[in-house]
Amino acid sequence: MPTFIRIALPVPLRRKYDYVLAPEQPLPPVGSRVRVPFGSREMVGFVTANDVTPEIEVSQLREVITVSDPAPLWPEPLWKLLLWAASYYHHPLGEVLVHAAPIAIKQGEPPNYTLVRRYQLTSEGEAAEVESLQRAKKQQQLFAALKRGPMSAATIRQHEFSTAALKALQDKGLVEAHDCEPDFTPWRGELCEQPHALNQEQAVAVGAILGSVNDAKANVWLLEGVTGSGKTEVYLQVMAEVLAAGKQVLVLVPEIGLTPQTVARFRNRFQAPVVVLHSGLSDQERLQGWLQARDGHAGIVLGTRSAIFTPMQNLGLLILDEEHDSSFKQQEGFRYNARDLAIKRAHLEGFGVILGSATPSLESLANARSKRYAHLILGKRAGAALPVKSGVIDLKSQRLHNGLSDQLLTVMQKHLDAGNQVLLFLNRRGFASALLCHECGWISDCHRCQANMTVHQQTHTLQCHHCGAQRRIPRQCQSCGSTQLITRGLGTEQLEQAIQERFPNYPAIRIDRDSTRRKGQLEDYLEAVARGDYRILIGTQMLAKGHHFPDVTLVSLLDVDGALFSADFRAAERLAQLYVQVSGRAGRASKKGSVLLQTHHPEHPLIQELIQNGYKDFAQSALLEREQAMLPPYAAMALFRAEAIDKPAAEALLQVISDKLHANMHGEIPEVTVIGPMPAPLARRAGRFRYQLLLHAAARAPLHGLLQQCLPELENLAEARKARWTLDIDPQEFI
DNA sequence: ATCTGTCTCTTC
DNA sequence: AAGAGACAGATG
Repeated sequence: MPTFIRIALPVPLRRKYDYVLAPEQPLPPVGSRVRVPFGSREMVGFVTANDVTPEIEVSQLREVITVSDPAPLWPEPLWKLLLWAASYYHHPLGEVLVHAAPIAIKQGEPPNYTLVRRYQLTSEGEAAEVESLQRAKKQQQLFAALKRGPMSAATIRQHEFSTAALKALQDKGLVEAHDCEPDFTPWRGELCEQPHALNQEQAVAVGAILGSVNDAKANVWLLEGVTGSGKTEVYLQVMAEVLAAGKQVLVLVPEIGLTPQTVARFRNRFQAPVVVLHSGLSDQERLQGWLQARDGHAGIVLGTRSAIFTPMQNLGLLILDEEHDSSFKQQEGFRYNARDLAIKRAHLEGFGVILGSATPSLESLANARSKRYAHLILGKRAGAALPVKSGVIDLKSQRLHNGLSDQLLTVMQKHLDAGNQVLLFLNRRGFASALLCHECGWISDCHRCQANMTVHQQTHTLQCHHCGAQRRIPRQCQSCGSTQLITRGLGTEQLEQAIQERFPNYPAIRIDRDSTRRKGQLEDYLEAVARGDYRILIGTQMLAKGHHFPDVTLVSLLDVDGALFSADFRAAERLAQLYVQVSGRAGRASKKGSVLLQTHHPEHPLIQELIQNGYKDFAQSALLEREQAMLPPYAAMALFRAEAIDKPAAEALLQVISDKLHANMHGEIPEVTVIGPMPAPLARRAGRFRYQLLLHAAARAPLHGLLQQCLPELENLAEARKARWTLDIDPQEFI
């Protein structure tokens, strides 16, 4: 009797496939890979069961080509998490698995350690004196280091020794390279530097977490710490205890937070090896890091969203920094939320989680309020830095000079004359948001999207920020031929020009995606700002997070009206977070910072709450609002999106899905409400029409039950030939 | 008649 | 997703 196995393949199909195992092939365990024929090609699939009764005629089954792994790729609890994620997000398991593994695994590479290139002195090198290289300083430094012992290529890179110097030493016959087996010396929890002294709040937080962090339970601490309150030192001191107990730590940070400085803080403090999973790694490097984490050779693993799937032999603590950050939610394909998966993983594996933020998400605050998370607060800026002073400028019937009110200009002048820096925040890159005809009203719209094209004067182009289309700025109106073209909507390029004219004696710098396109340019600008080369900083979202500017004493958000009346119920929360994060960029102990907000709606309750009482009170009233309106976190949502070249096809597809959902709803009172189909906020993008269908329920269970029931039916709808649908569970952005 | 891009169907 | 086959217009 032959053996039949069931596998998940990395294709967008929520179906499993059965194969025959040849008698001489070893039985692949669940969670291992096999190479199989699939249609006319070969694929690597993941075994989900290895002793099944086939669902179809045995004669139609094909044979496994090779069994790739003798053992499962993932430890048992992480495998369970991956299965859970596929079912919770209703995403095909095969795609979830390839997403969770390094690319080398998807390609069928064996999960093996590669040889490490190690450099050591030749006998000639042993004999030579360090002083003999007096005339080549770089070579001398490296040579001196190698005198202390051999070094791997990675270590040499890490210490920033020159590769040219290495080459030179090899050419001189002083140094030679060997490829050897990696040698992982067991690590211990010892420190390389003294921990910093804690203030009282930090000490309380550290004490509270240490009380149960090593209990192997899924305790969650929401660490709410204002900017500069020393959250990181709390992390480091808790980590020290976990590492000392011989357990590993996983640290997740937002995409932009993974900088060399962040990595350095961990490397400087701990002896335990740190593995960093960043986008710049090669496929092999990523696999090596993954293996070191899995086998316990790494003490600390640091990465962004997808690092939540890193297997770890003995995980004792997970830290998710800036937990409110939207980059923890994947916005395409497998749309998972790393923060939510972190909590689920903690329950499956039994470890503690610290969620850190200056502006916690309303979801996490609700969990803290219901006592599912412990809430720890760091309210004081370390080093006695003063809290910032907030103010609102009412723009109603004020004269604006390129988006700046008289009042703001006066305050700016004062801060600049006092020798300080000013940060202007405008979340709109380019010169102007649209070009329009003064005579006939024609607007520079994108041919492929329902959106205006942005004017970029620097490159003399109109650009669509949604599909990337570009064309030259026309001289004449495309509709009536008039040459009277005017711009609408202030962008950072124009603001920079205007500011430079207004304050010719104070150099200004614009920092946005356009001005920092070249690699390393952002770092160069930030250094120049720190040196004081620039006095006025103009920036987009980019400047809101991560970077601190101690000499900035005035921050202004120039235009926040868009967020106040947005169709997206999360817009207010995001504005409040942005406001607090931007305020946190400014000031230090000796210099009090101010934040000024320009708006046409100073009486708006959100603005009032935020300015007068701060984030905490804002969050409280926002939560109340969400509860009354039955919105998340007090309700569950899922969103179907459909896209098609043909407009009716997209709408029709969602209509059929809506009908199927209704047909599967039982009971007197429908527990799930289906809203739509309705056009998506950007109704056409890159030539495709977009519709959406929103599912709303008071609780997750009925919503998921309904989806579970309906999805197999939705898999091969005739209507899905001309249009494509996707499903987003717990959608973050309704775009 | 043959080439070539686009649409549709199938994958154990 | 991605390869194969079907189909349709255009090509000297």
